[in-house]
Amino acid sequence: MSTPESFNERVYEVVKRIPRGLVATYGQVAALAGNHRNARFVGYALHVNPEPGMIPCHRVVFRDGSLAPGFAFGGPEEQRVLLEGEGVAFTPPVKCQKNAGAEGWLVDLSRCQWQD
DNA sequence: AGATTGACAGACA
DNA sequence: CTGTCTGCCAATC
Repeated sequence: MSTPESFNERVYEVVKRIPRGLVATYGQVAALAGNHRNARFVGYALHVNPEPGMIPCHRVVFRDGSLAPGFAFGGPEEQRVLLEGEGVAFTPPVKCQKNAGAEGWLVDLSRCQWQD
């Protein structure tokens, strides 16, 4: 009710609701915003980022737990520091991890994935 | 004003 | 198991 706002605004609301120390995936945010298919729209919403500093895009990660390489505010390395500073559990760069979004550093979704 | 892209994710072959 | 394709909405060219 009284929320005819586009998914875009919906995404901002969800992302801003992510508690400190936890992270959410694009799919989860998109799911809370309406449909998990909007995952690509979630990234777009954060891309416009009409309210910088207000939307913790660093708390939004891929389904694999990796981040957006090159699109983070200052680099995936900075993101790891921020999340780690918030108390988010990270997995060390495993050699067998071909998923090296943030230099092999993946967020431990098993522990820190945000759940409403 | 129309076509294409876009920080993804899931389903299918 | 890997690779490819589609689906969704809005913004941009």
